[in-house]
Amino acid sequence: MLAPCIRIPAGTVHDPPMLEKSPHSKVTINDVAEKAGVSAMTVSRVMRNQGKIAPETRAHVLKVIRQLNYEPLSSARNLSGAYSRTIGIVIPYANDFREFRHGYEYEYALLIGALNVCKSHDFAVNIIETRDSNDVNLLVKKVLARQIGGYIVPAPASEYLDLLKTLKAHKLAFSTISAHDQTDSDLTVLADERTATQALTQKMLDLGHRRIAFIGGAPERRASVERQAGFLAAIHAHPDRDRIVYALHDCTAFFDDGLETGLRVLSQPQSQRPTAVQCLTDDIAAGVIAAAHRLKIPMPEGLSICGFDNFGLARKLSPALTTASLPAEDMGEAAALQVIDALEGRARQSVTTLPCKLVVRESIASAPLD
Amino acid sequence: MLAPCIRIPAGTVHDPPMLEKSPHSKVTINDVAEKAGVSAMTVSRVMRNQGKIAPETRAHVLKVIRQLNYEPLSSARNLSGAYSRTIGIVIPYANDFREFRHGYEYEYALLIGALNVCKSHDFAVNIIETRDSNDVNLLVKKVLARQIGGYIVPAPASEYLDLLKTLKAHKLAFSTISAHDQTDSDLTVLADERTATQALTQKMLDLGHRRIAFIGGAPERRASVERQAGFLAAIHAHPDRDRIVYALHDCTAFFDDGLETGLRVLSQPQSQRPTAVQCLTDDIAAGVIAAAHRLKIPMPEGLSICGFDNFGLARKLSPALTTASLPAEDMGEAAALQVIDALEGRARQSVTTLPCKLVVRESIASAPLD
DNA sequence: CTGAAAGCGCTAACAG
DNA sequence: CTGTTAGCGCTTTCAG
Repeated sequence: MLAPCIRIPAGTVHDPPMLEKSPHSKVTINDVAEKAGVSAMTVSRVMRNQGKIAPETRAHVLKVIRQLNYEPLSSARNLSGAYSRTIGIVIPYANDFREFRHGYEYEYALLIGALNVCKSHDFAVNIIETRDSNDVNLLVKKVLARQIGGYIVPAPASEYLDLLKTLKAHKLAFSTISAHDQTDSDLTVLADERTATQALTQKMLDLGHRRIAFIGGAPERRASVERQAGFLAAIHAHPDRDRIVYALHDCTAFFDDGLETGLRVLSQPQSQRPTAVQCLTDDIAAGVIAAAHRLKIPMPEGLSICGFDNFGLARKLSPALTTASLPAEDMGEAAALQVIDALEGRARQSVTTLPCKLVVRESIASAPLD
Repeated sequence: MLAPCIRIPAGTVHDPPMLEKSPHSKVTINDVAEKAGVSAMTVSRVMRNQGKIAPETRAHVLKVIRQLNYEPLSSARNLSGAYSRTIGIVIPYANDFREFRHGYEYEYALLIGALNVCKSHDFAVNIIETRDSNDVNLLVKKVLARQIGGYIVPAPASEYLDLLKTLKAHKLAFSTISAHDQTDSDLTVLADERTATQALTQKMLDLGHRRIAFIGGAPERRASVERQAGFLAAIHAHPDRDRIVYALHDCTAFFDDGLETGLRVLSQPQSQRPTAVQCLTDDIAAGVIAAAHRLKIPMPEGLSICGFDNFGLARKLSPALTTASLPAEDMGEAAALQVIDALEGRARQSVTTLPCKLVVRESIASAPLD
């Protein structure tokens, strides 16, 4: 996909803008100190809001910093400081994705969030690719060597107990995202996937659907557990619950498996076939939609479908998919914030839970009359 | 979408693996020097393959390095070295993407490639978000301050002439990806999008299509120009060219615009309506597919469609989309390699052109008989 | 071919 | 509340 153009101000194409003043703008902390008539240490303290500084001194230093456009050099800070101002985000080995290209949207969204927060706190983000448990040692080593200050550990890595236990044993700062079991991490970010899934199911029930399938769910994943629980909760809470027929179908979180499972589920005689299919992920839903097209089942009249995640895919499917948004960017932000707070000694424990919004599109409709 | 699980070796869940030896494994260059009986300087030279070292000394130092599992600390290198071992990849301001979530796959694929190469050369990658021309100064400043060594500048930033001119004027190391105009950069990575598009069109013609529309194309983008040129080349080279009816429809590279344009193009009377639509991007193709579904045009029997890019989306559409793969990961690798070579004084000029593979799926078929 | 000295820019630890 | 003194781990520069 072509990315959108950067806005180009008209008429400047032939004048490459020049830098403000000095040819090599490497303003150091000493330049600031000298110009402000204080010691470098005072400047350092002002930069980091640390220790007690007289308000006037502080204001003056701040002014000089702005005048000189001073920015501390992260390498120097990392080298001398107690911890590295770089946060690692632990992501599965990307080359595994490469062959199939099944989508990097979850990862990139997390990254954007983390980047956002880190930028404003003057931290950097490093992607740490993880292949298996042996990499845990590497993670620890990077912190001890002050290569990395702390980690963001999103699912699926956050489901890896060894990893969490080891990080914890070494007292590293790390925040898990969507961890299956949070007992091993003091900092955690979660999405309320259960409530959103329940609302989605509720919507199906409101539309009159009484034969509903739920497709998805490796049980070792928090997302699977929570989303399935939401589905069941909606059904069990319904006054009509005894007349609702539902089925749970296991499959991985991906398209191909969704297609296969979809074909199996939808090939049943029409009187038994579900009129609504709720999927663990949009990827699975895309597979089910493909299956329905292949079986010439009209959507949404003959079959309602919904998914979960709402990355780029959902609205590009036909019919456009009803789903719930996983707020991955916000989750990345929250996790980065937790790690930074921990490193700077501001908080030792914290759980952030974010809501998931419903996104209703054309893939659902009233249940067909039998 | 749920990411795939990291492989968890069985039976290790309750034994968090411990680090090899020392509690704080920060092996420094001095540790290596001492153990090897040489000076730190010699170790440094061995690490960087620089200067002339006696083969024996070299081998011995290398052995000790491996024994101690020594890894140089990037912050220290950046601080003392002539350039920073961090490469910046210039990407549009991600929060612009956030509202629409139209997909981050191109960016992430580039990133993966860059990461791959950087890791093996012991460089880091930093994402540099760019909003507009003012950020150019920031880019230059970061290099002068040794925050960043050099840049990868992929489209769309590589279409921004001011940016390129400024980087060049400051003699920074940077490699453009898919630049519209390469005169301002000595290092460039391109994909042969023209040939692939031509092959795609050829395929349509071979299938008997004689009324073909090409949808897409902001002319300031290299991808637009090259892909459209490929389309026209195929038609003009065809023996039947005088009986081929084609149309070029402009639109942005995205889904919504593709849908709108698709509706317009396909709403024509059937005798005039194209039997094949070739799209600038898979995103546009998804829009056209949605339009065709809405107009109840059967695919591929009544309409053949193809796109370009082959990220996650293409195979998840119904019908699965025929397209060409933009080798974004490879392009990211190639660009990173060029920048690293330039920084290390190995090459001053270089153009790498990568092929795009065709991916035939179910969205194309023989032209319907009129 | 190898080494010694000096310092990159910043902050910890300790003094005032 | 502020300053001084030492480095962090590596590479540059200049001598052997």
